[in-house]
Amino acid sequence: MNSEFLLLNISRYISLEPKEQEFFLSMLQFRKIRKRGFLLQEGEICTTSTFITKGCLRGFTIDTNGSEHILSFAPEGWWIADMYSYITQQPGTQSIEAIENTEVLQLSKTNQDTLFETVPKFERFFRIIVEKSLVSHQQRLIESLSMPAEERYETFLKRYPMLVERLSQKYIAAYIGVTPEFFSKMRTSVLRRK
Amino acid sequence: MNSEFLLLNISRYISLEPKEQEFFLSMLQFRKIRKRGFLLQEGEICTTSTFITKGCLRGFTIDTNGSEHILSFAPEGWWIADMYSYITQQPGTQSIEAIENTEVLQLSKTNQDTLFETVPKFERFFRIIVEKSLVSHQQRLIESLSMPAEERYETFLKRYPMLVERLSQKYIAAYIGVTPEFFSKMRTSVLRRK
DNA sequence: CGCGACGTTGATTTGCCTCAACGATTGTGG
DNA sequence: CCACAATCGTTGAGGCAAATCAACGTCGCG
Repeated sequence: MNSEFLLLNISRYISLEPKEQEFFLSMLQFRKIRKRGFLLQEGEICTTSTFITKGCLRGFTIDTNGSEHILSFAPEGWWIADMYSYITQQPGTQSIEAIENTEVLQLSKTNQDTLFETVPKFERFFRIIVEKSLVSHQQRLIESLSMPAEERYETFLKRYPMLVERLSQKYIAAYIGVTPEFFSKMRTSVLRRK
Repeated sequence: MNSEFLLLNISRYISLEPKEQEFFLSMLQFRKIRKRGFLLQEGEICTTSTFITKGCLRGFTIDTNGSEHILSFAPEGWWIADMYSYITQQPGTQSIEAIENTEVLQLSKTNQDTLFETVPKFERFFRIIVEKSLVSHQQRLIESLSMPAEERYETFLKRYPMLVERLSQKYIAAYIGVTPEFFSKMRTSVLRRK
């Protein structure tokens, strides 16, 4: 069941009484998004945090030239939101789109706030989640500043081997920060070498 | 006084009883670092979170070519740590160095853990701090993927106008992700245009 | 005073982008 | 179920932003 998966996930960081679990689940909303469906569009206010139980989403922005840059992939077991918009409740720059048929559980910002008041343990849970996310973004920033594209690609392959098979090349290119054309050339030259 | 500055800072996010304040302060250690002194060296385990009361630090890594990349500047009122190393308690890749004579208050990881148990409100405080840091790192990642160096420089100028005057050019170059030589050329061409 | 860090400038190289053309695959409406 | 369009990946030619390497002036500091 979907909520079981989420509870299992949470239990790695905090332990909940049955009543707390129940209360938590009552704050969530289940939702399906079909491939190419949007969960959030640039310019909207991000009012929910989303936990993925099935499928995969991507969070991305579009720059002034019209190119897309992917901030995160979110497969099963991950959370996603436009953090800037979510915490400030201002219109954001990210869009979130399904790249497969996807099922999610959503926690609205207002429900999160009451959750924090009612079951303060959740402050810890989300602190830990955000810490991990911060570390991975710092890592990626360093890599984008210090590594050539080919190394960033290899790092990506090692870090998310199970994800790679599910992603089209243009998405990987938009994640590591190169054009699809260059990515294609890079890939063939890596393959030829082996 | 140093701790007053920190308490004022904290009061923007959570409110503390006098006893809680006192307890919190008892967990901190005051420390001075002189210019060019290191608070953390690459390969060490980062055991403390550091709040700056005076001066300025920088957190940076050195890549395989020997070039430095600055992850963050930390002037008065900011926190700094090698988050990866701090939360995993594994050796990290960051170094933290004073770029001015600096005074700080340090909270050790173990003290932070007891603080979380004793005054759970601090979970919230640090969650909020980490959230803000995450947002700014996401922002920077997008910028490094989508903007040319000159735009990144202008964004930096607008975002941290008061910091710029205190930093040597090579540090700004290492932050926005270009070589000092290119930064110099870029800067003169920007100036000439005005 | 003299040395080492810093910033500047120029010549050359290179990693990656842009644009354009072309199959192959996917999807969609008739 | 087919036909056509749209999307995707590939390849090539040419261009540009930024790196590299080297030389030089300046300044702060031991």
